[in-house]
This record gives sequence, C-alpha cells and structure tokens, in this order.
Amino acid sequence: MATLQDVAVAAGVSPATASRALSTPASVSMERRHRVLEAAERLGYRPNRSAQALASGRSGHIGLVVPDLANPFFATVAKGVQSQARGAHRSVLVADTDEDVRAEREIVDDLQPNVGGLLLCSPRMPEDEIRDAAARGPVVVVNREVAGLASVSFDVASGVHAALAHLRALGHTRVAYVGGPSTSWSDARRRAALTEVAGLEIVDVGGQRPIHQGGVAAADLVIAAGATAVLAYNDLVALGVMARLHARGLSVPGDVSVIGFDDIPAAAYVSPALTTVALPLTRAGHEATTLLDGLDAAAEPPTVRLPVELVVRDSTGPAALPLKG
Amino acid sequence: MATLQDVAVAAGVSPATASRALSTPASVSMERRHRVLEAAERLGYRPNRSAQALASGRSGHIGLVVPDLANPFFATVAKGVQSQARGAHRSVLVADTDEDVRAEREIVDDLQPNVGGLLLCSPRMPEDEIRDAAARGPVVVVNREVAGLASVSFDVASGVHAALAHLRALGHTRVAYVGGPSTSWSDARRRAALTEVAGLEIVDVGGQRPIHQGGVAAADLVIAAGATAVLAYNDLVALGVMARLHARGLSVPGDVSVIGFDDIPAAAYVSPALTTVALPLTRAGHEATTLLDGLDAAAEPPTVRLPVELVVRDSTGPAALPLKG
DNA sequence: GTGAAAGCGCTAACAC
DNA sequence: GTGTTAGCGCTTTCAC
Repeated sequence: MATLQDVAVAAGVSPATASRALSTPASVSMERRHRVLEAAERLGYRPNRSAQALASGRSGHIGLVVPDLANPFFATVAKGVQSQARGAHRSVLVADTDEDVRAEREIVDDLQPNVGGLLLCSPRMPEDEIRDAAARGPVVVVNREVAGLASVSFDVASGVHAALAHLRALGHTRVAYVGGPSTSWSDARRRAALTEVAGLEIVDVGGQRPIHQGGVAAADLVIAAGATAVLAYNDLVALGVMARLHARGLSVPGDVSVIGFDDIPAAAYVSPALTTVALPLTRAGHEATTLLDGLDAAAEPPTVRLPVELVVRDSTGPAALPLKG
Repeated sequence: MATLQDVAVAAGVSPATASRALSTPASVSMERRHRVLEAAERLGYRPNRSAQALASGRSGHIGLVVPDLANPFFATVAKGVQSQARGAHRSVLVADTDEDVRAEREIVDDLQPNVGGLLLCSPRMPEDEIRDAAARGPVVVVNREVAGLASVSFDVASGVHAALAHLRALGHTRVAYVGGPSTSWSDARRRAALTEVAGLEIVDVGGQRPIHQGGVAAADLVIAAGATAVLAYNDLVALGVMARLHARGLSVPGDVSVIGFDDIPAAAYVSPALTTVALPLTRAGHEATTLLDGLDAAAEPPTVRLPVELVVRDSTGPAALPLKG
C-alpha cells in the first residue's frame, strides 16, 4: 500500500506539500500540485483514514444510528445518507439499535468518539441524553426534533390533516388511529395533530410495534371500535391492518378505508395500493448529511422540516355504514 | 475524551499494561487488571479506533458493500452483519453501489485500505477483480461463489428444483423464468438449475432489473409466452409480475401461478401471499461476519452454502388452460 | 509556497 | 508480568 510518504518521494516534494496538494490544493503551486496528483494517481495512493483521523483529530466517518435497518423507512434514509456521504468522500458507519433504547445509548457512546458526526435517526432516547451527545460532537437528529439541536424532520401535522380531510370528504366520521411505539417522537406528533381536527371522531386504538405484525394485531381493535376508516402510524402497520381486515372478510376500501404513512415502495405495489402520506425519505438522508457537514457550533442549529404529500391510491373510498354501534 | 494514557495514570500502571488489560486480559495480573478496568469504567474511556488501527495495522471495521441498501434483500443481510459485528465490538461501514460496477470497483478500492475486512454482497464485478481484492486483504463474498475465495451463498439449485417440482405437481407444463441482472451470479445459478429439469418446458423471458418495476415490465412477456406459471428472479420482481397480471385482469393463482425468491417480509403480507424460495438472509449476514473474523490466509478458504426452503403460500395453484398457443 | 519536526492515541517488540 | 521505547501515516504548527 502506497503511503503519502511514497507519493511525496515520487513527486520530489516533502510529505507536508504532498498532504497540502491533496487536501488544500489552493495552497500549493500549480506545478507541484500536478506532480503530486500525478504521482498519487500512478501509485494508486489511498489515504489511510485512520491516520488522517488521528492526526487531524476529526474522523471523516459519519455515524448513522437507526432503530431497524430491515425497516424500509430506515433503509431508504440510509441509502440517502450513504449516497450524499460518498459525494463528500466520507464513509458511513451504520448501527442498528433493534428499537432498544439501552442498545441505542451504548451505540451512541461507542460510535461518537470514532466518527466526525452522528446522524440519529428516529432516536428513542430522552431529549436530555440526545442533547448530551450533541454537546460532545456534531449531531443531526432525523425524524424528530429536539430543541436547540440540528434536525431534519417531516411536516407530519399537515400530512395528518390532509389524510383526515381526505377521509372526511369521503364521508367518514369515525376514524381509528393505530399508533406506533410510545417512545416515538413522530407518533406523538401524529397524535397531537389528530386532536386538532374537528368534525371527525377519532378513536385511538393504542400503540403497536411499527411493523406489519403490529397492524395485524391492531385490526381487530379497529373493527371493535366501529370505525369506517383507519389512519396508521406507518405503511407497514397499515399493510398489517389491511391483511387482517382481508382475512376477516372485510373489504378495503369497501368496508374500511386505510391510510398509511411514509410511502415505502411496498405501498405502491400491494393490492389495493395504499393511500399514504409520502415522506421524502431519501431526501431526508441527503439533507441530514449536508447539515452535518456544515454544522457550526457557534451558529443557531439549523432545522429543516420537509414537506409531505398525501398520495391517494386505492385503499380509501366512500364511507360504508358503520360496522357496529 | 479520556485516553488510554489517562486510564493508565488513574490506575497507576503503564500505558502498555492498560492496553493489555483491555485487549489481552489474560496477560495481566488480576489485581492490576481490575484497577485498569475500574479506571476505564470510571473515566468513561472509549478506545480511539483510529489510533488502534494505525498502531496495530488492522482496522476493526468491517466494510460491507451492497448493490442497493433500499432493497430488502440487502437490508436484511446488512442487519445480520451489523448485529454479529456488534457482538464482536466491530463497526460496519456500509456502501451502496447502486447496482453499478464502476461504482463498486471504486468503493472497494476506497474502502479496503480502511477496514479490517470486506464483505462483498452480490458483487457484480468480474471474478478476477474480486480475486485481486481478496489478495489485498480479507474478503468474504456473499450470495456468489468465487473459486478460491471464502463465501457464503445459498443452495439456489435445490430451491429452483423445489419450485419447479411444486409447479409440475400442480399440473403446470410451461413455465416462464423472469431473470435478474445479467451480471448477477445468482441469476446465472438459477438459469443453470432450470436447464436441469425435465418434464417441464421453460421459457426464458429475459433479464430485468431486480426490483418491482422489472417484474411489471416482464409480465407482458410472460403472458405472450403462453406460460401458466412464472418463476421470478426474486420476490420484488415476482410482486411486480403479479401487480401487472392483476392490472391486466388475470388472476393469481387462477390464471397464472407465481413463485418468487428470497422471502422478503413483503412476500408474506401481500395478497395473494407469495409462494417463494426462502433464503436465510440474516443468517447469511451472521455467517459471513463470522467467516471474516476467522479468515486465515494460509488455510483453504471456507465456503458455506446455506439451505433454502420453498414456502408455499397463495400465489401458486393448479394449472389453468394455457393462455395462448 | 515550502520543508522540518512534533505528535495525534494506541500497540508491539524488546528488555527487565 | 510489567515498563520503556519506537513507531503506525498523517496533519499541522512553526520557521524560512
């Protein structure tokens, strides 16, 4: 493996100049710069990131912490982060907490000293712990907002309102909300937005694990609640609700309308295709990575709230007669 | 941030002893070991991975290269890798090639000098390039086999045979195969297994992008081919085929039976639920990580081929009359 | 604009 | 067993 030293020798310059030519091109004369670049190219030089990190005190790595990599929501965000990071010649260290707060804490502690910045995606930790982490190094929170910290989140409230307006326009008057994990900030946001809507009766059937199985479990509660429509915490849960409804002989949207959240790929290709509040997931990954790059301890931490969009597909339709009561 | 130096001072030992206490506990007296561990704990010591890597010459990081993180297949493998790596106190650097060979090459070159080992998942590169990479450092190939290299793959042939036997038992005589990317090793494996089966006419309708959209495009070819059943490269493609079949007014499995590959979560919760060849993806991630750990340049590189299983759900049924010709 | 030299935090001989 | 010493490959003052 060729080292910077080798490149320097090959180019007939000092290691310092070689280093500058690569990282501060402007501070080196054109001629030497070219000699160095050429030598680096020719020798197939690859910087040793560990040495760079050790010497400079800052790692180029980005740490990405997600609750569940196998969840398409996080996988999509991760893809966005990864592509943006690559553009900036940085690598991404991903860690999966398995939806466990203890694991999350540990991972953050482990990761933070070894990365240049941390992307906390849907963190389940209490706010003060997140703030502690941010005090130790650059942190951007994704899909959650923490006062005083940089974050990228979604305009959930307007999504909820659009979904509810859509249902009301279809004649629904009683809709069930199937929630997500109690530790989820975005679930709290959805709930908060629910209470703000008039003309519609909302029954909260409780929180579920944010995966398909959670929806399956919730479907029976929805039926028992006598709702003609359901808004789910996310698409996975919505899909679970639909599956169970179907299994119990109910038609979607004939008997019950279903709306999800996120617009994961599967939402478009299940049948009936799922009406859902689409979140710009990949873009969130991009934005978060960009924010992290430009984070300035002095300045007011930037907060970006991405717009969402109701995508109406085939899982919502005119209200049927109430199932009961 | 507390350094090993700090810990050593606090424990009243030399840095070397502190280092040993943490990485080679057996080589330090019980008393000092405890003093060091206690001090480390108390100071919240976190090893600087960059320094470790630089000093020891080997990084603890595992580099994971996948074609598409948003593809549930790879996301699931990644989750397996990640969980196993964490158990071994190693971090995972993921990189997404976007199914592009050039990007893959670049990423491997970038990543390799900075990780302790590389996990190449479904690499699209030619064999000799993969072998070159393996010559430069520990490499385990996942979902592909390369002569002379360590790999974790799946017993695809027996999966294909099980699928075909299932279809034949249902009375099908003409089945279409919808392939994946031409650069895909596992697609070649599937094709090879197809030719080995008698009593069944196989029509190859060509390769597609290994995602939902690929299946949608292929469905019309399937219909035109007059097949009563289709075996798809993977579940995503199978789902795409089903969606298009449905859109064209054909029933699954009434008119056409569909079988996928992989058993991604969505396979179970679409309707009709997809019959598919299940691959132990998480386990593959585990095994690959374990192999990487134990890789010994001297020894014969280990090859593990994981068993697969046909999961029969609702997308396959008795053969209908041929659609045409 | 350029080079010499120090040192980031850690591990690994090497002596004791 | 334990401490001393010398780097790993790079960045970064600091002089020139």
